[in-house]
Order: sequence, then structure tokens, then C-alpha cells
Amino acid sequence: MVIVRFAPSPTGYLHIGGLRTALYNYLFARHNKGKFLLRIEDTDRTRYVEGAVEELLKILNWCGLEYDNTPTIQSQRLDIYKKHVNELLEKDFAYRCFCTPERLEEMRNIQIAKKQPSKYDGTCKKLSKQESDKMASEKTFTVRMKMLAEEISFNDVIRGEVKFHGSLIDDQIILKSDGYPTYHLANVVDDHLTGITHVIRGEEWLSSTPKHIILYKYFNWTHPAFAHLPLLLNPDKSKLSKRQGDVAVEDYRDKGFLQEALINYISLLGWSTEDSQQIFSKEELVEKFTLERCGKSGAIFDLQKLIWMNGEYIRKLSIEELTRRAIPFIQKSGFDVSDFEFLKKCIALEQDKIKTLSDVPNLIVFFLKDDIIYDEKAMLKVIKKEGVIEILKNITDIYAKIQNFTTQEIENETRKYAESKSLKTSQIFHPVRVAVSGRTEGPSLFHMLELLGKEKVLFRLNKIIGE
RNA sequence: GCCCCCAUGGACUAGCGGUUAGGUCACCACCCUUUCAAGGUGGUAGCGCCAGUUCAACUCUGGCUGGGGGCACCA
Repeated sequence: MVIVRFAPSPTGYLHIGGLRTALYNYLFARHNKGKFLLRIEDTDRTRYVEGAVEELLKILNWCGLEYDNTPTIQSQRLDIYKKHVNELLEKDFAYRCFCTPERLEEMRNIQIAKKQPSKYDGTCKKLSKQESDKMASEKTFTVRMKMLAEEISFNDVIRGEVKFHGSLIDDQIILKSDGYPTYHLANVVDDHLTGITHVIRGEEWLSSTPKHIILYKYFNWTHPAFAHLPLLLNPDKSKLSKRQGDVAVEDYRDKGFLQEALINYISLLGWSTEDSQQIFSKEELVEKFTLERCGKSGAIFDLQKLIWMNGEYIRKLSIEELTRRAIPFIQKSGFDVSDFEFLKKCIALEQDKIKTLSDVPNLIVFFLKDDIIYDEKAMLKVIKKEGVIEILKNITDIYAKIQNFTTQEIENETRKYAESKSLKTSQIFHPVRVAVSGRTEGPSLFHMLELLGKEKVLFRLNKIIGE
């Protein structure tokens, strides 16, 4: 059975690139009727962030990526890692290193200055077992794995055969002086212990894979299949990062992107179907996703396309559901959201225009509050023109007499008036729109008037005429 | 500096020796229309370069160039 995992480190938020990795693992697992496990890689105490794990679970849940286990927490498994490190030490596949961080840094700087590859110089590797044991009782130390000076190759599911030479690779620290393992050791141990069959991760891990392969070899374990996903990129083609835009999934959620749209969009960054289909439900993704159809080259995260796709999903939502999802955003803008039915009607008139949920408050603001803001350009262009006030006065009188203030009635009366005065309909429609909403663009005029109601419409018309 | 990966329009991509190089976003034009959208139709724009293999290369091989990633007691 296929078993995969998503293994983020809790640094405060879920990175978009992390979401892509999680998604592909999830899809691969579901497609193959396997398991999708979650593991928290919190072995770096210096980067510990309070509440990050909870936030991570929350956002994963928002994305709809449900996992099949109680998450493995690495910081709670220190004894397991230590046991495995000791095994390596005993077998002489690893050695204690007593070099201080200061010495290592100095060494590295010299190597860089000399333009040499930076690599541990092997000082502590030469220590005898007796010396090492003795020093271990007096000093803190790290443990390094012994790299093998041999060719290491593996068959990456996405990239095919990849070769490295062990002699060029450093003796990686696998246990830090604080007793915590480094990524490399913890990762290999946990992957093996939880029966991971496929490691699907970002390309940034490609060059550390030989280290992992050697560890598997030392433990006498067979390694899982590796699939290294292409990176997600900034517009300048560098690895997707903060500074160049939003990078946290939470940011996109808070900006009003739908989970469905984000998932759909992300799925297409490095994977595609033969027919280049764009819109997929999650079920469809599960059905169609294979690693064979993943690409190898990095993909720029294109906000424009995400926005388009979000609009697609918003238009497909029922008014009921759209309203439900928009309410937090309306509320955040300080409006009363108690009248659900009324909000529904407002949103129904603007659905086609909504790109993100955060657009909603502004699109319906003239329904929500009475002191509307008049767009200056609109006033100049439409209202402050000769004859317009006269037209608005007439219209106000006509509207005042309408008993049934419905879309149909208002439109009939307005058109009748236009005909009687030989006016083009647009000569009336535009001024009325601006007078009532403050802007030149908005929903279908007569639907808007009906929803606003006779009283408000007359009040706003009179206000404009008065001024 | 060393190691590794990658390369189709501005962006995401299809293509797996013979195609008028297809789709999506964006952009432009037109249509629809009371505005803005949405929708419809059409359009601009692409195989990084050089060799080789082959009757035939976007497609296979090599080199070059370009871009990216990695080289921490971070993941």
C-alpha cells in the first residue's frame, strides 16, 4: 500500500509551496487508495513558534487535506533518534564531533575565501574510539555520519536517474549538541518507521537525497521511492519567498480566495492533464492525478490566473453559499450582517463581478449604508451636465407615483418617460445610477432600485437635486 | 567556487520523430448590453543556441548559453 506524508516544520504559517507539496502527496495517496500521514518536524528549537502547530492543522483543515494519522511530533521522539544514532556510532558509520560552531565557521570562511568547496575537514573523524569516549564525558558534541566515497545514484520518479559522488558530500551532522536530531536523521528514521513508500517533496531536497540514501544503507533499510517536485517561483524566477508577495496560505484565505480555487490553481503548478483541462473538483484531481504527469521545471506563481480561477469558483457558488462565505468579509468592513436575506439579494446582483470575497463589501456598500460616497469623476461626467437635474426631477416625480416599486414597473415608467421626451435611455439611466449609488458602474439598474426601495431611491434623488 | 536540476508565446502548460505547434490566464478587437462585469467570436505572441543521429527533429544524443536549487549544530 502507498503511504506518503507531509512533513512541515511549524514556523508560523503554511507556505504556498508547502501546500503544493501537501496537495500532491494527498492526491497521490487518495488516487492510490493509500495513506496520507502528517508529521511535524520541530527539531529546531531556535525556530520554535508558539501556536504554529495549531495554526498549521487549522489551515490544512481549511484546505480540505485530511490526514490519516495522529500527527507524529518529532520533538517527542528524541529517544528514538538517539537510539538510532547510537546504533550508527556503534557500527562506526558515524562519529562524534567536538568542533565548536566557531571553529567550523572559521574553517568555512577560509574555504570560501580560497574558493574551495566548503566541507568539514574531518578533524574529529580521526579520533580513536577511546579518545572520543573520553572527550564525550567532558564536552558537548555533535554526531556526524560518515559519507561514503562512492557513486550514489537513485531513480527519481519525476527526474529519472540522478547521480552524485559521495566524496563531494559532507559528513553531515545528524545529532545536534542539544540532543535533537537534524532533519536528515529524523526524516529517514521516521519515514522508515512509519512505512513511507514514496517521498514526494520539493526540489530543494534533491541534493541532500544521497545523504539519506546512505543512511538507509547504514540501517540496512530499503529506501522509499523519491519524487522531487519542481519549485514554485517568484515572478523573477527565484524560489517563491516572502518579500515578493504573499506566501502564506493564510494570506490567501484572508484575502478572500476560496479554498477550492486555491487548491485547483496550485494543482496546476507542475502537473497537468493531456487535454490541459483547467477546472477540476477535488474528486476529479484525485481521480486524475499521477506523478508521471508532473513536470520538471519550476513554475511561477501567477496571481492573475488565481484571481481568474477564484472568480470562476465564485460564479459557480449558490447565492446562499456565496453569501455565507462573504459574511465574514462584510463584517470585517464594519457592516451589520444580521439580515441574511437582504445580503443575499445584494450579492446576487453582483456575483459576476466578484473576484475575491474581500471585493464584496465595496461592491454592495451603497446597499448597506445611506451616506453613500459620490465618485467625483462620475459626478462631473454624468450629473453636472446641462439638463441632467431637470431629468432627475422628472424621474423623481414619476418614481414617487409608482405604487408597486418593482424592477418591471420602474423600468416601464422610465422607458415611457424617455420616449415621451425623445431621450436616449442612457441619458436617464446613467444619471439615476450615479444619483442613487454614487458610481457609474454597478448592478442592473432597475434591480438595484427595487432592492434599495422607493423611499431610499427618492431620498437619494432629492438629495442630488438639492445639491 | 563545487555539486545537482531545469529549458515550448509575458505566465501555467499539451506535445512523447512527420502537427497549419493545441489549451488556459493576461493582452487586443468585435459582438451582446442601461454601466461595470460575466458570456460569445476572433486576434497578437512560442519550441534558447550550435552540432550530431535520421528521409524527417520541438521531440533522440552531445556541447554551449541561460535560469534555478543545494553546499548550516535550518528544515
